[in-house]
Amino acid sequence: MGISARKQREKREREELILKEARDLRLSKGYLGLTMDRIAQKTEYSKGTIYQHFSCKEEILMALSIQVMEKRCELFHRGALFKGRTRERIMAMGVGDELFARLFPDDLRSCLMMRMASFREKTSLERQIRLKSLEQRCMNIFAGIARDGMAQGDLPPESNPESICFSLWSISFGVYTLMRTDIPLAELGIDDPYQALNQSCHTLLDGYHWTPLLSEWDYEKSLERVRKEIFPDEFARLESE
Amino acid sequence: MGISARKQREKREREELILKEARDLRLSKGYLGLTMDRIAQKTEYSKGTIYQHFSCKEEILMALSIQVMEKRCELFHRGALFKGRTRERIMAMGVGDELFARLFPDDLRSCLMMRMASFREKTSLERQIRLKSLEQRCMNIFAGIARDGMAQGDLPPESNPESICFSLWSISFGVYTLMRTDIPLAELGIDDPYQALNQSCHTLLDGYHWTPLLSEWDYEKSLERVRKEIFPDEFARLESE
DNA sequence: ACCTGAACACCGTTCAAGT
DNA sequence: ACCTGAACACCGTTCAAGT
Repeated sequence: MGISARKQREKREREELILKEARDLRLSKGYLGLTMDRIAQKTEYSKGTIYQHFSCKEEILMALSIQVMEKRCELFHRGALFKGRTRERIMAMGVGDELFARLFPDDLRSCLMMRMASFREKTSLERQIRLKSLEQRCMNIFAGIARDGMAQGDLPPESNPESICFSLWSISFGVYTLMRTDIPLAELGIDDPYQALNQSCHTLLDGYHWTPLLSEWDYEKSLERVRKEIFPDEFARLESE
Repeated sequence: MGISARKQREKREREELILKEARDLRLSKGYLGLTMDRIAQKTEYSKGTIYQHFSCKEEILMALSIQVMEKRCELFHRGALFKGRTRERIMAMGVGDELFARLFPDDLRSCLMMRMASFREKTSLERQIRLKSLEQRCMNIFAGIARDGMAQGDLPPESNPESICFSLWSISFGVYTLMRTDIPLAELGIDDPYQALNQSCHTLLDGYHWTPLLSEWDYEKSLERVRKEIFPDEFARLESE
């Protein structure tokens, strides 16, 4: 029994090593440079062993996407815990998302692949469900705050939390994806896409009448508090780069 | 000289045939099922001949992306020609984009791949520039209307056309991409993502003070006119499906 | 019982041979 | 001059052989 526990731990550790090396490879050589041979070489295991953990290459990419989504979810969650008005808490979630996008820009990109049916189909149902439930969880954190907002009178009672969430989710996803393309946004006249996204989100929230409106509150001050109270380490890390 | 012209025409026709078959294959077998062997078989040309037209597989995907972008651009362009207020013309562009997304949902998805540096890098500089200039052109059509808007007093003079365009572009891109994933939006509480997108765009435009505001104008009636005057064939086709 | 890496199938790419 | 498809390199996947 003791041995079985150790074996299980070793298996988990090996799995993490495989994913770590796969992530590094994807980062340095790009998706097309990520091969099973190289993963085997880097981890110093044989290919057969890799296949005992992951049934195919897409499964590894899927596992990486799940790790990314877990990290993102965690930042969302921490943002949502901010002590303040409901709209401030939404903003704190957005700050968490921006931090994630800034700190791990390549990880977000690697998830794009899993949006394509042709890739997702090759992965295990178990991981598909896992990823879906993480997305669901993000949605639920958001919807929870929206419900609080309605309960506290910050949001009109007839609001639809899901559609508010969907629009913010879409625009964030769009901005972060378009940003990471070769398209030089600067040439197109977009100097600071993060700032543009922040502005757009406030415009949308104002449009949903989520109070206090941008004009009624000092959200710069809120940002300062979020920075200090919720994400001090992440901001420090960002500035040290 | 006459012969050279014919040869050139034949070459172009063959190129189109290759792209057509590639598109069909991608549609029926997915990205992972699109192989050079199958393209050769379907077009009834040898693989060597395919490679005289396209230097690698990614080049074919890139050429498909360019075709998609050309079609999209054309719909944008036609929308922009709508006779009406500047904000109506923006809406008409949005209608064109929605029509495209509805009529060719899989084509949009196939472009996702080209957003990844690892793929784009393998393609010719010529096509990279071509795709970039098409994106630039879409941006310019939009920015032109925004300038008209400012000239006619529909938009505040201090507006930034590029950032308005970027936010609408991002949210459309985000919605259309998220829509085409396995994520069941309906389960997440999003019944009609097109409607949600339309609503969000109006909210953003209201936020930029682009008059007439949603509350000041009957945009349903505008939509009816756009439908009849600009995209009659596309709507007919959509309804016949 | 577990791990290995040779072997296999498949796919992108090239090029010598054919017309 | 142009086209072909066999040949090659590479990569994902499997499995018989080894420990």
